[in-house]
Amino acid sequence: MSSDQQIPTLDDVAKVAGVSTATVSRCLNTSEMVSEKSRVKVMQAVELLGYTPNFGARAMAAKRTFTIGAIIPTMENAIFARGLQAFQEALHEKGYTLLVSSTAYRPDVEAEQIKSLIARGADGLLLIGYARDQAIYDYLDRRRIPTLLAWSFHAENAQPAIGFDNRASMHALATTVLDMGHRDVAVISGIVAGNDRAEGRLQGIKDGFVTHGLDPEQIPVIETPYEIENGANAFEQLMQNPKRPTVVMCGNDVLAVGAMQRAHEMGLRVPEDVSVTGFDDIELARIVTPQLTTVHVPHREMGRRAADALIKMVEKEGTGASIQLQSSLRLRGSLRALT
Amino acid sequence: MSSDQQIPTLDDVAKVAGVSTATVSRCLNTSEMVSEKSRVKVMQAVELLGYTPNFGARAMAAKRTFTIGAIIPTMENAIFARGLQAFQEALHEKGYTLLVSSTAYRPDVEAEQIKSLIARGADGLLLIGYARDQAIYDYLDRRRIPTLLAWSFHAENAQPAIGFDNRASMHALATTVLDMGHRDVAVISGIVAGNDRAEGRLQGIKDGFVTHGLDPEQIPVIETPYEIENGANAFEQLMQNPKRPTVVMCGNDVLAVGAMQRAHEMGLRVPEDVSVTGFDDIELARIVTPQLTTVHVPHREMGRRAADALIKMVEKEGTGASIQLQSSLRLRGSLRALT
DNA sequence: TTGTATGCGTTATCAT
DNA sequence: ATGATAACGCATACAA
Repeated sequence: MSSDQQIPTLDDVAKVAGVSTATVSRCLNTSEMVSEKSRVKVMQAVELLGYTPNFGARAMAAKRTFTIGAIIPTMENAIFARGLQAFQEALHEKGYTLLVSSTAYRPDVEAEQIKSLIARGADGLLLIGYARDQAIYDYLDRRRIPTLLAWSFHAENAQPAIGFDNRASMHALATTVLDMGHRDVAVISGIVAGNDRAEGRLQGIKDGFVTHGLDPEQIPVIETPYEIENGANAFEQLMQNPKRPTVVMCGNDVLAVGAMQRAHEMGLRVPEDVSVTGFDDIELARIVTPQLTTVHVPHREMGRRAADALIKMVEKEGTGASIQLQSSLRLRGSLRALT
Repeated sequence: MSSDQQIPTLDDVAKVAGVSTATVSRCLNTSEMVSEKSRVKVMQAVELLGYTPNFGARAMAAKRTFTIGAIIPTMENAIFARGLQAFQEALHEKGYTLLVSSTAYRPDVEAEQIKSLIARGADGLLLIGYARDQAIYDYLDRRRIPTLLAWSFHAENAQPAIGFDNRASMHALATTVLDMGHRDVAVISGIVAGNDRAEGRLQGIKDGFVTHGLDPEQIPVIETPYEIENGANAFEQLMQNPKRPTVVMCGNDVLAVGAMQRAHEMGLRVPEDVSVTGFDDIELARIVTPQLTTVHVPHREMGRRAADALIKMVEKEGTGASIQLQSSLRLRGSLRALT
């Protein structure tokens, strides 16, 4: 019983199978170019030794990894979870592996993660939104790394993207809210700087005011990171306002749930005393009581189609068209019309 | 303007800096062994070229990657999110990168992921729970991959692990429930096969019955995967029972929230008509109305200490002690005493 | 402190 | 169909 077992390599397999390393390699990659006889011998040797190809070596030699990298702002809440899940499933079906990392909404971390994923040999990248330094786009361009942006869509931008129009979506919701008679609207927004989704959503609300001939400058807005607790605190602060809002529109569902929670703690009833709206339609939106009025985003479709689009970009160069998806309103119990 | 930019390598940096590749390499790794002068030249060249070391090549040459792999059953719900987040933060502080993949609770997928992470050069592995084929442990042993198990702890098992006693924790909760006068207890459990946490939790409830001199065999139990919708369906099914339960104990918070949701839809009040309990104390537990009675698990502490322990195992061989953590009850509105 | 040379485990080219 | 062998990009032992 030697205790000095080594990790088996292609060489080991070749020796055991009695063929050359080239044959073993072919057997594992392009098995149709190998005789039945050799294939059997090789497979037996692979099985016997428990051989697994060294990824780094393979990447270096083949200059392909069948790995796609995705960088999202956060894994902590469920905003990106469903879409990413669909993305990964679709990639897996086509033989690709997904590597995910998160940035905590920090641009410098994102830049670092991009380099790291490229160093790891990612064949393509999925990033969230448009807003980032031009230097990053240049870097990706120089290295010819196919990159697809997701969760956002602007026709005027050149980068290939798949997503929806955050601004127009929120505009639609704001219009509904105003049509219901609300005038005292307060907003809990995500941090707008460096986040075109958050910015678009906030703008969408202002658009609604303009459409209704109201002054968007008078809307009380609190910007805060996407966390339940932050939504709660922002809500409490907004309710101190002498002109108490009749509705609090939130930049996403997480903030909205925080707002509802604090309302409950403050003894305020939703929607009788104050209405609340969200954005994203994550699972949470239907768990809270009352259920949350929000903007539904086709996360799974987005993830699935992002995978298809990105693989196409990786496999045939020159491709890379943008895809616009449609969002839709989900009117639920947390929003009521003013009588 | 040549459009044929290449990815810069160590060689390129060396040429631009006017030194050898060895000096560049040293400068990037053990910079204290390089003269001030060379260092400056090298760093300028690195900056100029936008050089990033090729990960695969580095791994192959150094036989170290400073990468830790973690394989969890699912990313879809928040069960593992917080602990993993703490794990990754602690790793990052010590210069390690975390690679995560999930298995959808399928053992064959886990085996595949383990191989994949090792092929990618993971220096160490974090796995969830004990229950897996002995062949996998042998495989890890042969390859000398330091492996730490988490989310579970059994003193009698030899593998290094960090976690808590699922069975004893649930036993404590069951005792509380029975002390409150409940006798008609129904259970919604996770799938027990191949999941020692789910199994321990279910056993813990039975232990509570035994302790109280009751027959554990008469408990209605439904096993179902951890998803909200499944919890809801199981709840509905359990309530069909002629001897309607006064409390539904769930294997985790996700199932419990599903149960509460369906109760609401069925017009049943929690806890007046039926009590509900969970396990894990994820964020969700305090979002639902009423708040969920559950078992609190020190996720963040577990993640942080798992990182420390695993790094120690990677850096000094021969280490690898197990760590037991304590859970605690969180009694909230979803459970009430029977009058 | 620095440079030279070797090896890491694969794939791919080129013969055979 | 198969086998040598040359890359791939980096770290390191050894020499200087």
